Amino acid sequence: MKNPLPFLPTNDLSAAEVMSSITIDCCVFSFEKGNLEVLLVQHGEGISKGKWGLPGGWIKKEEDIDVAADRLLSELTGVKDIYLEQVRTFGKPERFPLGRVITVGYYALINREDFNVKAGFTASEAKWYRVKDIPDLIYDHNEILQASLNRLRGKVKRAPIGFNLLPEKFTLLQLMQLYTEILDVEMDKSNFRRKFLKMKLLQEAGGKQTGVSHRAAKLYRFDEEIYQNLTRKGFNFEF
Amino acid sequence: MKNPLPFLPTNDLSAAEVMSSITIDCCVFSFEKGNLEVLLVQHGEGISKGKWGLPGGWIKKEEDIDVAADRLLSELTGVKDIYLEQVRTFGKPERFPLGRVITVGYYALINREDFNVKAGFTASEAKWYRVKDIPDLIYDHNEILQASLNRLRGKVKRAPIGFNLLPEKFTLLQLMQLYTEILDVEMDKSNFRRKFLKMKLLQEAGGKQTGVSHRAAKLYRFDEEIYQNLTRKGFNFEF
DNA sequence: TATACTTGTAGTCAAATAAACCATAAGATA
DNA sequence: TATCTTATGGTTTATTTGACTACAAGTATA
Repeated sequence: MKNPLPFLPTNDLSAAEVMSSITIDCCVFSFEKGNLEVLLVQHGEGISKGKWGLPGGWIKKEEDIDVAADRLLSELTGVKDIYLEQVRTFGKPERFPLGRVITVGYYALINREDFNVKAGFTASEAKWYRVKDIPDLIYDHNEILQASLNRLRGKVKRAPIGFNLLPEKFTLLQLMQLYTEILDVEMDKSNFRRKFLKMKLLQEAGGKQTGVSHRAAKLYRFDEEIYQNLTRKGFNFEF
Repeated sequence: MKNPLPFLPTNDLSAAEVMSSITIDCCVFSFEKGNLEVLLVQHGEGISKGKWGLPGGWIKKEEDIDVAADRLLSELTGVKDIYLEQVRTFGKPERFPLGRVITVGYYALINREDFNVKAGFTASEAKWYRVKDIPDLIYDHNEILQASLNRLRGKVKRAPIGFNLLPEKFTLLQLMQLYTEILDVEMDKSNFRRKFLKMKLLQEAGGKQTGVSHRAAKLYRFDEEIYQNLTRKGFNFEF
Protein backbone atom coordinates (compact mmCIF):
# COMPACT_ATOMS: atom_id res chain seq x y z
CA MET A 1 0.00 0.00 0.00
CA LYS A 2 1.63 3.15 -1.12
CA ASN A 3 1.41 6.04 1.28
CA PRO A 4 -1.86 7.67 0.28
CA LEU A 5 -1.12 10.83 2.24
CA PRO A 6 1.87 12.18 0.35
CA PHE A 7 1.73 15.66 1.78
CA LEU A 8 4.52 15.30 4.27
CA PRO A 9 8.16 15.10 3.25
CA THR A 10 8.76 11.76 4.96
CA ASN A 11 9.85 8.66 3.20
CA ASP A 12 7.16 6.20 2.34
CA LEU A 13 6.71 3.48 4.87
CA SER A 14 5.80 -0.03 3.91
CA ALA A 15 2.51 -1.52 5.02
CA ALA A 16 4.29 -3.63 7.63
CA GLU A 17 5.63 -0.46 9.18
CA VAL A 18 2.30 1.20 9.69
CA MET A 19 -0.21 -1.54 10.41
CA SER A 20 -1.16 -2.00 14.04
CA SER A 21 -3.65 -3.80 16.15
CA ILE A 22 -6.14 -1.53 17.81
CA THR A 23 -8.13 -2.28 20.91
CA ILE A 24 -10.51 -0.50 23.18
CA ASP A 25 -10.20 -0.37 26.95
CA CYS A 26 -12.98 1.03 29.04
CA CYS A 27 -13.34 2.33 32.57
CA VAL A 28 -16.87 1.59 33.69
CA PHE A 29 -17.68 3.79 36.67
CA SER A 30 -20.54 3.44 39.09
CA PHE A 31 -21.47 5.00 42.41
CA GLU A 32 -22.29 2.71 45.31
CA LYS A 33 -22.76 3.63 48.95
CA GLY A 34 -20.90 6.88 48.57
CA ASN A 35 -17.97 5.39 46.69
CA LEU A 36 -16.96 5.81 43.10
CA GLU A 37 -16.12 2.36 41.76
CA VAL A 38 -14.73 0.94 38.57
CA LEU A 39 -15.35 -2.45 37.02
CA LEU A 40 -12.26 -4.63 36.62
CA VAL A 41 -11.97 -8.03 35.00
CA GLN A 42 -9.54 -10.80 35.75
CA HIS A 43 -7.37 -12.41 33.14
CA GLY A 44 -7.94 -16.13 32.86
CA GLU A 45 -4.92 -17.13 30.83
CA GLY A 46 -1.66 -15.96 29.33
CA ILE A 47 1.24 -14.11 30.87
CA SER A 48 -0.92 -11.89 33.02
CA LYS A 49 -3.15 -14.65 34.36
CA GLY A 50 -4.75 -13.70 37.63
CA LYS A 51 -4.08 -10.00 37.30
CA TRP A 52 -6.84 -7.47 36.98
CA GLY A 53 -7.36 -5.07 34.15
CA LEU A 54 -9.90 -2.88 32.42
CA PRO A 55 -12.44 -4.61 30.23
CA GLY A 56 -11.71 -4.20 26.57
CA GLY A 57 -11.67 -5.83 23.20
CA TRP A 58 -10.96 -5.56 19.52
CA ILE A 59 -12.40 -3.17 17.02
CA LYS A 60 -13.94 -4.94 14.06
CA LYS A 61 -12.75 -4.16 10.58
CA GLU A 62 -15.78 -2.21 9.44
CA GLU A 63 -16.80 -0.76 12.75
CA ASP A 64 -16.59 2.79 14.04
CA ILE A 65 -14.54 2.88 17.23
CA ASP A 66 -17.32 4.60 19.18
CA VAL A 67 -19.69 1.88 18.02
CA ALA A 68 -17.18 -0.78 19.00
CA ALA A 69 -16.90 0.67 22.50
CA ASP A 70 -20.66 0.68 22.80
CA ARG A 71 -20.90 -2.92 21.62
CA LEU A 72 -18.24 -4.10 24.05
CA LEU A 73 -19.97 -2.39 26.93
CA SER A 74 -23.36 -3.81 26.10
CA GLU A 75 -21.87 -7.28 25.88
CA LEU A 76 -20.18 -6.82 29.20
CA THR A 77 -22.84 -5.14 31.29
CA GLY A 78 -26.09 -5.97 29.59
CA VAL A 79 -26.96 -2.26 29.64
CA LYS A 80 -27.92 -0.28 26.54
CA ASP A 81 -27.53 3.47 25.95
CA ILE A 82 -24.66 3.86 28.33
CA TYR A 83 -22.99 7.23 28.76
CA LEU A 84 -19.68 6.76 26.99
CA GLU A 85 -16.86 9.15 26.25
CA GLN A 86 -13.55 8.70 24.52
CA VAL A 87 -10.65 9.74 26.71
CA ARG A 88 -7.46 9.35 24.74
CA THR A 89 -5.45 6.89 22.71
CA PHE A 90 -2.49 5.14 24.28
CA GLY A 91 0.31 4.07 22.01
CA LYS A 92 3.60 3.48 23.76
CA PRO A 93 5.42 0.84 21.68
CA GLU A 94 6.12 -1.33 24.72
CA ARG A 95 2.74 -0.99 26.41
CA PHE A 96 1.66 -4.46 25.32
CA PRO A 97 4.32 -7.14 25.69
CA LEU A 98 3.35 -9.39 22.78
CA GLY A 99 3.41 -6.85 19.99
CA ARG A 100 2.40 -3.40 18.99
CA VAL A 101 -1.14 -2.77 20.14
CA ILE A 102 -2.59 0.69 20.32
CA THR A 103 -5.61 1.16 22.52
CA VAL A 104 -8.34 3.75 22.64
CA GLY A 105 -9.43 4.53 26.19
CA TYR A 106 -13.05 5.22 27.05
CA TYR A 107 -14.96 5.77 30.21
CA ALA A 108 -18.57 4.92 30.87
CA LEU A 109 -21.01 5.92 33.59
CA ILE A 110 -23.70 3.51 34.64
CA ASN A 111 -26.39 3.36 37.24
CA ARG A 112 -25.56 0.41 39.41
CA GLU A 113 -29.23 -0.56 39.77
CA ASP A 114 -29.43 -1.34 36.05
CA PHE A 115 -26.27 -3.35 36.04
CA ASN A 116 -25.96 -7.10 35.65
CA VAL A 117 -22.73 -8.87 34.86
CA LYS A 118 -23.43 -10.66 31.63
CA ALA A 119 -23.48 -14.42 31.31
CA GLY A 120 -19.93 -15.58 30.65
CA PHE A 121 -18.62 -13.77 33.64
CA THR A 122 -18.65 -15.34 37.02
CA ALA A 123 -18.23 -13.35 40.18
CA SER A 124 -14.55 -14.12 40.21
CA GLU A 125 -14.04 -12.74 36.73
CA ALA A 126 -15.46 -9.25 37.11
CA LYS A 127 -15.52 -7.13 40.21
CA TRP A 128 -16.12 -3.57 41.32
CA TYR A 129 -13.18 -1.78 42.90
CA ARG A 130 -13.24 1.54 44.68
CA VAL A 131 -11.19 4.01 42.68
CA LYS A 132 -9.36 4.90 45.88
CA ASP A 133 -8.26 1.30 46.20
CA ILE A 134 -7.06 0.03 42.85
CA PRO A 135 -4.50 -2.78 42.60
CA ASP A 136 -1.67 -3.02 40.11
CA LEU A 137 -3.31 -3.56 36.75
CA ILE A 138 -2.05 -5.20 33.59
CA TYR A 139 -0.15 -3.27 30.92
CA ASP A 140 -0.74 0.49 31.17
CA HIS A 141 -4.25 0.16 32.57
CA ASN A 142 -3.47 2.14 35.70
CA GLU A 143 -2.48 5.01 33.45
CA ILE A 144 -5.67 4.69 31.41
CA LEU A 145 -7.75 4.65 34.57
CA GLN A 146 -6.00 7.73 35.91
CA ALA A 147 -6.55 9.60 32.66
CA SER A 148 -10.22 8.60 32.68
CA LEU A 149 -10.66 9.77 36.23
CA ASN A 150 -9.08 13.11 35.43
CA ARG A 151 -11.37 13.49 32.46
CA LEU A 152 -14.40 12.60 34.52
CA ARG A 153 -13.43 15.14 37.19
CA GLY A 154 -13.17 17.86 34.62
CA LYS A 155 -16.31 16.96 32.77
CA VAL A 156 -18.51 16.65 35.82
CA LYS A 157 -17.93 20.32 36.54
CA ARG A 158 -19.07 21.37 33.11
CA ALA A 159 -21.98 19.11 32.30
CA PRO A 160 -24.47 17.25 34.42
CA ILE A 161 -23.20 13.82 33.50
CA GLY A 162 -23.10 12.78 37.12
CA PHE A 163 -26.77 11.89 36.83
CA ASN A 164 -25.80 8.84 34.82
CA LEU A 165 -24.35 7.39 38.00
CA LEU A 166 -27.51 7.87 40.06
CA PRO A 167 -30.89 6.17 40.02
CA GLU A 168 -33.65 8.02 38.26
CA LYS A 169 -34.86 9.58 41.49
CA PHE A 170 -32.37 10.83 44.01
CA THR A 171 -32.02 13.27 46.88
CA LEU A 172 -29.94 16.41 46.91
CA LEU A 173 -27.66 14.91 49.51
CA GLN A 174 -26.96 11.90 47.29
CA LEU A 175 -26.12 14.29 44.49
CA MET A 176 -23.81 16.26 46.72
CA GLN A 177 -22.08 13.13 47.95
CA LEU A 178 -21.52 12.15 44.33
CA TYR A 179 -19.72 15.42 43.67
CA THR A 180 -17.86 15.21 46.94
CA GLU A 181 -16.61 11.74 46.06
CA ILE A 182 -15.65 12.45 42.47
CA LEU A 183 -14.00 15.79 43.09
CA ASP A 184 -12.68 14.89 46.52
CA VAL A 185 -13.71 18.18 48.08
CA GLU A 186 -15.86 18.95 51.07
CA MET A 187 -18.99 20.97 50.45
CA ASP A 188 -21.54 22.82 52.52
CA LYS A 189 -24.91 21.11 52.33
CA SER A 190 -26.86 24.31 52.41
CA ASN A 191 -24.77 26.13 49.84
CA PHE A 192 -24.73 23.17 47.48
CA ARG A 193 -28.49 22.95 47.66
CA ARG A 194 -28.99 26.62 46.89
CA LYS A 195 -26.51 26.61 44.07
CA PHE A 196 -27.86 23.53 42.39
CA LEU A 197 -31.49 24.47 42.69
CA LYS A 198 -30.79 27.88 41.24
CA MET A 199 -29.71 26.20 38.01
CA LYS A 200 -33.22 24.85 37.66
CA LEU A 201 -31.97 21.56 36.26
CA LEU A 202 -33.91 19.45 38.71
CA GLN A 203 -37.56 18.51 38.78
CA GLU A 204 -39.24 17.42 41.96
CA ALA A 205 -40.02 13.77 41.36
CA GLY A 206 -42.93 13.94 43.77
CA GLY A 207 -41.96 11.37 46.33
CA LYS A 208 -39.74 11.11 49.36
CA GLN A 209 -36.94 8.94 50.52
CA THR A 210 -38.05 5.80 52.36
CA GLY A 211 -36.40 3.55 54.89
CA VAL A 212 -34.32 6.19 56.61
CA SER A 213 -34.41 6.81 60.34
CA HIS A 214 -34.69 10.55 60.09
CA ARG A 215 -36.61 13.16 58.19
CA ALA A 216 -37.02 11.94 54.62
CA ALA A 217 -35.64 14.10 51.83
CA LYS A 218 -37.52 15.05 48.67
CA LEU A 219 -36.68 13.10 45.55
CA TYR A 220 -35.61 14.91 42.42
CA ARG A 221 -35.05 13.90 38.86
CA PHE A 222 -32.86 15.39 36.19
CA ASP A 223 -34.68 17.20 33.43
CA GLU A 224 -33.00 16.51 30.09
CA GLU A 225 -35.04 19.10 28.24
CA ILE A 226 -34.15 21.91 30.60
CA TYR A 227 -30.53 20.92 30.33
CA GLN A 228 -30.62 21.14 26.56
CA ASN A 229 -32.09 24.62 26.76
CA LEU A 230 -29.47 25.77 29.22
CA THR A 231 -26.53 24.38 27.25
CA ARG A 232 -27.75 26.10 24.13
CA LYS A 233 -27.42 29.42 25.92
CA GLY A 234 -23.98 28.51 27.17
CA PHE A 235 -23.91 27.03 30.59
CA ASN A 236 -21.27 26.48 33.16
CA PHE A 237 -21.15 24.34 36.27
CA GLU A 238 -18.71 25.12 38.99
CA PHE A 239 -18.58 23.87 42.53
CA MET B 1 -2.26 -13.86 16.17
CA LYS B 2 -4.61 -15.27 18.71
CA ASN B 3 -6.61 -12.75 20.65
CA PRO B 4 -4.29 -11.94 23.55
CA LEU B 5 -7.01 -10.23 25.53
CA PRO B 6 -9.36 -13.11 26.19
CA PHE B 7 -11.35 -11.47 28.94
CA LEU B 8 -14.40 -10.57 26.93
CA PRO B 9 -16.92 -13.14 25.76
CA THR B 10 -16.55 -12.28 22.09
CA ASN B 11 -15.38 -14.61 19.41
CA ASP B 12 -11.76 -14.39 18.48
CA LEU B 13 -11.09 -12.22 15.49
CA SER B 14 -8.42 -13.04 12.97
CA ALA B 15 -5.51 -10.72 12.52
CA ALA B 16 -6.91 -9.44 9.25
CA GLU B 17 -9.99 -8.37 11.14
CA VAL B 18 -8.18 -6.24 13.66
CA MET B 19 -5.16 -4.77 11.92
CA SER B 20 -5.47 -1.17 10.79
CA SER B 21 -3.39 1.64 9.49
CA ILE B 22 -2.97 4.49 11.92
CA THR B 23 -2.10 8.04 11.06
CA ILE B 24 -1.77 11.32 12.86
CA ASP B 25 -3.43 14.55 11.76
CA CYS B 26 -2.53 17.78 13.41
CA CYS B 27 -4.08 21.23 13.65
CA VAL B 28 -1.25 23.72 13.96
CA PHE B 29 -2.64 26.96 15.34
CA SER B 30 -1.01 30.34 15.37
CA PHE B 31 -2.11 33.88 16.14
CA GLU B 32 -1.43 36.57 13.57
CA LYS B 33 -2.75 40.12 13.48
CA GLY B 34 -5.60 39.31 15.79
CA ASN B 35 -6.67 36.19 13.94
CA LEU B 36 -6.42 32.57 14.97
CA GLU B 37 -5.07 30.65 12.01
CA VAL B 38 -4.43 27.03 11.18
CA LEU B 39 -1.83 25.55 8.85
CA LEU B 40 -3.22 23.59 5.93
CA VAL B 41 -1.34 21.63 3.27
CA GLN B 42 -2.34 20.93 -0.28
CA HIS B 43 -2.47 17.47 -1.77
CA GLY B 44 -0.22 17.08 -4.77
CA GLU B 45 -1.51 13.81 -6.16
CA GLY B 46 -4.20 11.16 -5.86
CA ILE B 47 -7.94 11.43 -5.73
CA SER B 48 -7.96 14.54 -3.60
CA LYS B 49 -5.36 16.42 -5.63
CA GLY B 50 -5.62 20.13 -5.15
CA LYS B 51 -7.72 19.95 -2.03
CA TRP B 52 -6.49 21.18 1.32
CA GLY B 53 -6.14 19.16 4.46
CA LEU B 54 -4.46 18.99 7.83
CA PRO B 55 -0.81 18.01 7.87
CA GLY B 56 -0.30 14.46 9.04
CA GLY B 57 1.56 11.26 8.56
CA TRP B 58 2.19 7.71 9.60
CA ILE B 59 3.19 6.41 12.96
CA LYS B 60 6.31 4.30 12.81
CA LYS B 61 6.25 0.76 14.05
CA GLU B 62 8.24 1.33 17.22
CA GLU B 63 7.24 4.87 17.91
CA ASP B 64 5.00 6.29 20.60
CA ILE B 65 2.13 8.21 19.03
CA ASP B 66 2.92 11.37 20.98
CA VAL B 67 6.50 11.13 19.77
CA ALA B 68 5.30 10.57 16.23
CA ALA B 69 3.17 13.70 16.40
CA ASP B 70 6.13 15.65 17.70
CA ARG B 71 8.38 14.33 14.94
CA LEU B 72 5.87 15.16 12.21
CA LEU B 73 5.49 18.68 13.53
CA SER B 74 9.20 19.30 13.74
CA GLU B 75 9.63 18.07 10.20
CA LEU B 76 6.85 20.33 9.03
CA THR B 77 7.53 23.55 10.87
CA GLY B 78 11.17 23.40 11.84
CA VAL B 79 10.17 24.24 15.42
CA LYS B 80 11.16 22.11 18.43
CA ASP B 81 9.35 21.80 21.76
CA ILE B 82 5.97 22.67 20.38
CA TYR B 83 2.93 22.67 22.63
CA LEU B 84 1.07 19.57 21.53
CA GLU B 85 -2.06 17.91 22.82
CA GLN B 86 -3.94 14.86 21.71
CA VAL B 87 -7.56 15.62 20.93
CA ARG B 88 -9.29 12.40 20.00
CA THR B 89 -9.08 9.42 17.68
CA PHE B 90 -11.28 9.31 14.61
CA GLY B 91 -12.26 5.93 13.30
CA LYS B 92 -15.31 5.93 11.09
CA PRO B 93 -14.84 2.99 8.71
CA GLU B 94 -15.53 5.13 5.65
CA ARG B 95 -13.54 8.19 6.67
CA PHE B 96 -10.70 7.33 4.31
CA PRO B 97 -11.79 6.18 0.86
CA LEU B 98 -8.94 3.77 0.07
CA GLY B 99 -9.14 1.55 3.10
CA ARG B 100 -9.51 1.49 6.83
CA VAL B 101 -7.32 4.18 8.32
CA ILE B 102 -7.76 5.35 11.86
CA THR B 103 -6.29 8.72 12.73
CA VAL B 104 -5.27 10.33 15.98
CA GLY B 105 -6.02 14.05 16.03
CA TYR B 106 -3.66 16.50 17.72
CA TYR B 107 -3.48 20.22 17.98
CA ALA B 108 -0.38 22.32 18.35
CA LEU B 109 0.20 25.94 19.33
CA ILE B 110 3.12 27.81 17.89
CA ASN B 111 4.47 31.30 17.99
CA ARG B 112 4.37 32.56 14.44
CA GLU B 113 7.67 34.38 14.84
CA ASP B 114 9.51 31.09 15.28
CA PHE B 115 7.85 29.45 12.36
CA ASN B 116 9.42 28.60 9.03
CA VAL B 117 7.90 26.27 6.50
CA LYS B 118 10.41 23.49 6.09
CA ALA B 119 12.24 22.85 2.88
CA GLY B 120 10.14 20.55 0.73
CA PHE B 121 7.17 22.81 0.98
CA THR B 122 6.72 25.63 -1.42
CA ALA B 123 4.36 28.46 -0.68
CA SER B 124 1.65 26.77 -2.70
CA GLU B 125 1.87 23.59 -0.65
CA ALA B 126 1.32 24.95 2.86
CA LYS B 127 -0.70 27.96 3.85
CA TRP B 128 -2.22 29.61 6.91
CA TYR B 129 -5.99 29.90 6.95
CA ARG B 130 -8.08 31.86 9.39
CA VAL B 131 -10.17 29.44 11.39
CA LYS B 132 -13.18 31.57 10.57
CA ASP B 133 -12.57 30.98 6.90
CA ILE B 134 -11.79 27.32 6.33
CA PRO B 135 -12.52 25.64 2.98
CA ASP B 136 -13.84 22.15 2.47
CA LEU B 137 -11.07 19.82 3.56
CA ILE B 138 -10.23 16.26 2.58
CA TYR B 139 -11.72 13.26 4.36
CA ASP B 140 -13.02 14.16 7.84
CA HIS B 141 -10.51 16.93 8.40
CA ASN B 142 -13.16 19.57 8.95
CA GLU B 143 -14.48 17.45 11.79
CA ILE B 144 -11.01 17.02 13.27
CA LEU B 145 -10.41 20.75 13.07
CA GLN B 146 -13.72 21.49 14.75
CA ALA B 147 -12.97 19.06 17.57
CA SER B 148 -9.53 20.60 18.01
CA LEU B 149 -10.96 24.09 18.17
CA ASN B 150 -13.48 23.03 20.77
CA ARG B 151 -10.76 21.46 22.82
CA LEU B 152 -8.59 24.55 22.55
CA ARG B 153 -11.48 26.76 23.64
CA GLY B 154 -12.05 24.64 26.70
CA LYS B 155 -8.41 24.30 27.61
CA VAL B 156 -7.55 27.95 27.26
CA LYS B 157 -9.96 28.72 30.07
CA ARG B 158 -8.30 26.29 32.43
CA ALA B 159 -4.62 26.62 31.73
CA PRO B 160 -2.46 29.41 30.41
CA ILE B 161 -1.60 27.66 27.17
CA GLY B 162 -2.48 30.74 25.14
CA PHE B 163 1.02 32.01 25.81
CA ASN B 164 2.34 29.46 23.36
CA LEU B 165 0.71 31.49 20.61
CA LEU B 166 2.35 34.77 21.62
CA PRO B 167 5.90 36.03 21.39
CA GLU B 168 7.92 35.88 24.58
CA LYS B 169 7.07 39.46 25.47
CA PHE B 170 3.56 40.73 24.90
CA THR B 171 1.17 43.40 26.07
CA LEU B 172 -1.98 42.86 28.06
CA LEU B 173 -4.06 44.00 25.11
CA GLN B 174 -2.47 41.38 22.86
CA LEU B 175 -3.28 38.79 25.46
CA MET B 176 -6.85 39.96 25.69
CA GLN B 177 -7.25 39.94 21.93
CA LEU B 178 -6.01 36.37 21.92
CA TYR B 179 -8.74 35.36 24.33
CA THR B 180 -11.30 37.42 22.50
CA GLU B 181 -10.43 35.71 19.25
CA ILE B 182 -10.27 32.16 20.55
CA LEU B 183 -13.37 32.35 22.70
CA ASP B 184 -15.25 34.70 20.41
CA VAL B 185 -16.45 36.93 23.23
CA GLU B 186 -16.07 40.64 23.81
CA MET B 187 -14.23 41.71 26.95
CA ASP B 188 -13.69 44.88 28.88
CA LYS B 189 -10.09 46.05 28.68
CA SER B 190 -9.96 47.30 32.21
CA ASN B 191 -11.66 44.31 33.79
CA PHE B 192 -9.53 41.83 31.87
CA ARG B 193 -6.45 43.61 33.07
CA ARG B 194 -7.52 43.56 36.69
CA LYS B 195 -8.51 39.93 36.57
CA PHE B 196 -5.40 38.70 34.86
CA LEU B 197 -2.98 40.67 36.98
CA LYS B 198 -4.64 39.42 40.14
CA MET B 199 -3.63 35.88 39.18
CA LYS B 200 0.01 36.99 39.43
CA LEU B 201 1.00 34.84 36.50
CA LEU B 202 2.69 37.62 34.61
CA GLN B 203 6.06 39.19 35.12
CA GLU B 204 6.85 42.65 33.88
CA ALA B 205 9.40 42.07 31.12
CA GLY B 206 10.88 45.51 31.66
CA GLY B 207 10.37 47.09 28.26
CA LYS B 208 7.64 48.77 26.34
CA GLN B 209 5.95 48.30 23.03
CA THR B 210 7.68 50.03 20.12
CA GLY B 211 6.52 51.28 16.77
CA VAL B 212 2.99 52.15 17.77
CA SER B 213 1.44 55.55 17.22
CA HIS B 214 0.02 55.90 20.68
CA ARG B 215 1.08 55.42 24.26
CA ALA B 216 3.23 52.30 24.44
CA ALA B 217 2.07 49.48 26.69
CA LYS B 218 4.24 47.61 29.16
CA LEU B 219 5.53 44.25 28.04
CA TYR B 220 4.89 41.19 30.17
CA ARG B 221 6.14 37.66 30.11
CA PHE B 222 4.59 34.48 31.36
CA ASP B 223 6.17 33.02 34.45
CA GLU B 224 6.34 29.22 34.21
CA GLU B 225 7.46 28.78 37.79
CA ILE B 226 4.62 30.80 39.26
CA TYR B 227 2.19 28.84 37.14
CA GLN B 228 3.49 25.54 38.46
CA ASN B 229 3.07 26.76 42.02
CA LEU B 230 -0.45 27.91 41.38
CA THR B 231 -1.55 24.71 39.66
CA ARG B 232 -0.23 22.65 42.53
CA LYS B 233 -2.61 24.46 44.83
CA GLY B 234 -5.48 23.95 42.41
CA PHE B 235 -6.05 26.78 40.05
CA ASN B 236 -8.84 27.82 37.79
CA PHE B 237 -9.05 30.27 34.93
CA GLU B 238 -12.35 31.72 33.89
CA PHE B 239 -13.12 34.70 31.69
C1' DT C 1 3.22 74.75 19.91
C1' DA C 2 -1.35 73.46 20.51
C1' DT C 3 -4.86 70.26 19.72
C1' DA C 4 -6.91 66.14 18.63
C1' DC C 5 -6.59 61.25 18.67
C1' DT C 6 -5.50 56.67 20.35
C1' DT C 7 -4.57 53.36 23.58
C1' DG C 8 -2.83 52.40 28.44
C1' DT C 9 -3.84 52.31 33.18
C1' DA C 10 -6.28 53.20 37.54
C1' DG C 11 -10.28 53.58 40.04
C1' DT C 12 -15.48 53.72 41.34
C1' DC C 13 -19.88 51.69 42.29
C1' DA C 14 -23.71 48.72 42.27
C1' DA C 15 -25.07 44.06 41.52
C1' DA C 16 -24.18 39.27 41.82
C1' DT C 17 -21.89 35.44 44.04
C1' DA C 18 -19.68 32.70 47.37
C1' DA C 19 -18.46 31.06 52.06
C1' DA C 20 -19.40 30.48 56.58
C1' DC C 21 -22.81 30.11 59.55
C1' DC C 22 -27.45 29.74 62.27
C1' DA C 23 -32.13 28.22 63.04
C1' DT C 24 -36.00 25.67 62.59
C1' DA C 25 -38.65 21.60 60.55
C1' DA C 26 -39.70 16.92 60.15
C1' DG C 27 -39.44 12.95 61.15
C1' DA C 28 -37.45 8.39 63.77
C1' DT C 29 -36.17 6.27 68.09
C1' DA C 30 -35.75 5.41 72.96
C1' DT D 1 -41.84 13.34 75.90
C1' DA D 2 -37.08 14.03 75.09
C1' DT D 3 -33.47 13.27 71.98
C1' DC D 4 -31.14 12.45 67.78
C1' DT D 5 -30.45 13.01 62.86
C1' DT D 6 -30.88 14.93 58.57
C1' DA D 7 -33.69 18.34 55.66
C1' DT D 8 -34.43 22.77 54.46
C1' DG D 9 -34.56 27.76 54.60
C1' DG D 10 -32.21 31.98 56.00
C1' DT D 11 -28.66 35.61 57.33
C1' DT D 12 -24.34 37.91 57.14
C1' DT D 13 -20.12 39.28 55.26
C1' DA D 14 -16.51 39.22 52.10
C1' DT D 15 -15.35 38.77 47.42
C1' DT D 16 -16.00 39.02 42.56
C1' DT D 17 -18.06 40.78 38.54
C1' DG D 18 -19.58 44.08 35.00
C1' DA D 19 -20.33 48.53 33.47
C1' DC D 20 -18.48 52.72 33.40
C1' DT D 21 -15.53 57.09 34.27
C1' DA D 22 -11.36 59.56 34.31
C1' DC D 23 -6.98 60.59 33.51
C1' DA D 24 -2.08 59.43 31.62
C1' DA D 25 1.11 59.03 28.02
C1' DG D 26 2.27 59.01 23.99
C1' DT D 27 1.67 60.06 18.36
C1' DA D 28 0.00 62.66 14.57
C1' DT D 29 -1.22 66.91 12.57
C1' DA D 30 -2.99 71.68 12.17
